[in-house]
Amino acid sequence: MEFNIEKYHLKSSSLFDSLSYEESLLVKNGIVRKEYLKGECLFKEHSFSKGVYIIKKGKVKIFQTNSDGKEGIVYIYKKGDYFGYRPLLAEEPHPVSAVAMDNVIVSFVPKELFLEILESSTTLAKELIVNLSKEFSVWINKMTIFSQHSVKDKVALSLLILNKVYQRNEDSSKSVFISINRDDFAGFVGTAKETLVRMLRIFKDEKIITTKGTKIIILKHRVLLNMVENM
Amino acid sequence: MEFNIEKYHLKSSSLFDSLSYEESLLVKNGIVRKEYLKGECLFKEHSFSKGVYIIKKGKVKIFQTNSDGKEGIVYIYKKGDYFGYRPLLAEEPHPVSAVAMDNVIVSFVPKELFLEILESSTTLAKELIVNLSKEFSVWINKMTIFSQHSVKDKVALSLLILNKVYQRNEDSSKSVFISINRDDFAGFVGTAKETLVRMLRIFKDEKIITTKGTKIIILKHRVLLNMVENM
DNA sequence: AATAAAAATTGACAATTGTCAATTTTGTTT
DNA sequence: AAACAAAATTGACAATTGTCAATTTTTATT
Repeated sequence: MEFNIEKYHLKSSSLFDSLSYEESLLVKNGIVRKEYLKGECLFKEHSFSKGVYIIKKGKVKIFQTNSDGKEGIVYIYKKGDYFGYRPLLAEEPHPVSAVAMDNVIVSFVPKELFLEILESSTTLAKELIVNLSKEFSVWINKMTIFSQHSVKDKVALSLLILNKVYQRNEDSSKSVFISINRDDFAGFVGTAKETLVRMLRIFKDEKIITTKGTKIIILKHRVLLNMVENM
Repeated sequence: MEFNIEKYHLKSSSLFDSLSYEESLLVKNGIVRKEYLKGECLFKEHSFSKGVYIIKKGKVKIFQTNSDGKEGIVYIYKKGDYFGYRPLLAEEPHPVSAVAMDNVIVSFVPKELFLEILESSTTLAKELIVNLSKEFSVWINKMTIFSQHSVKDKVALSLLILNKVYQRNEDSSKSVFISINRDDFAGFVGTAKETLVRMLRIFKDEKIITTKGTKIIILKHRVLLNMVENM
């Protein structure tokens, strides 16, 4: 089966592209710029959504904390992605928490404004449906892979996903510095930190990856692809 | 943390409730009744959606098959649930296959009709968004639980979910016959059949469940709830 | 550059889970 | 009810993964 990273990582689409001039003016005036320091919380699990976040800079991890205090990282949003609208539409509390992984800047669209535009716009609802549907597919793919495979396979796939997340621009020729701490990486994979580190060691010994400080660089993309394609 | 089955199992809502009289007439005339025998396929992974399925009778499993031929069961839809609209809206191929787990009757809404109504209706899009958002929450919850816990815990939660799936009516006092074969159950949990069976054996020895033939009956609901709440 | 604190890594071992080959039970058909 | 096929269960063992404690490396601070 042909591997396609887009099965596991959503290409971000801009939220308000299709609005009319009046609507986009409304948005422009109602939007709030917010900054978060590394480690700061955007929202907590079980709280109700106050609005929609559009990332301008930095990365935000979305996770659930279990009773041991371990974080299961569900997704990492990056520049251009938006989130926080789902529980708002479903009128449910957030099923996850959101924390800045580095210094983050977002455009925040308050709930009232967002709903107002959703009400008036004929296109926004559709855009949201499409986005939701696509996110859904990404999830199903990640979920089935992750529920059926060894940690080694999961780490291989996660490396490819994170490579995409940490890629600076569309030009894929430059080497990417995956700058994620081991606790977060382990939470993303769904394994113990020590187990994760051991898998990274194996890949490192096989010269599939290398590290610079604590950052990870993929050397043999092709080998990882092969692993994932055959799993 | 208070356990709530609705975090892991979607309450089905009816799809076309909010339509106008004309619209519902359109639906009524365009809908097709279809029947599938146990084991028959409704659609295959990677194919494109031909329309929306609303289950009238029976259960349908939604799964991905990996390269070993193992099925990762993502969801089990039952009477009243609808599905197949997501890839249709996203204009993507199905990420999963759908197979009848017993003899199934569905109402099938062909793609063209569905899109026509979506275009004209002001409420349907919103209903879909809410439904999608809720399904999403269910998934996130299942996913994080399943990526972080032991097979025993996963089986405990799965039993509670399946209890809901196989419940005949809202009256929860009657005992439910969970009539699922061990391969499917294992696929739902994401473990090997033998491992699943061993966990069931443990629960059986502890008199938490019992079996009648190959069907499973939960005896001590409370014990399972406690397990899940503390995980 | 030296130092301290935090993060990452490794080792040793235990616990969990998967695999393969029997064996038993269940369901179906005659 | 007997006989067969399919499904479920068990046993034995190997492989994978998690835990805890120690050590090393990296990062931040002076």
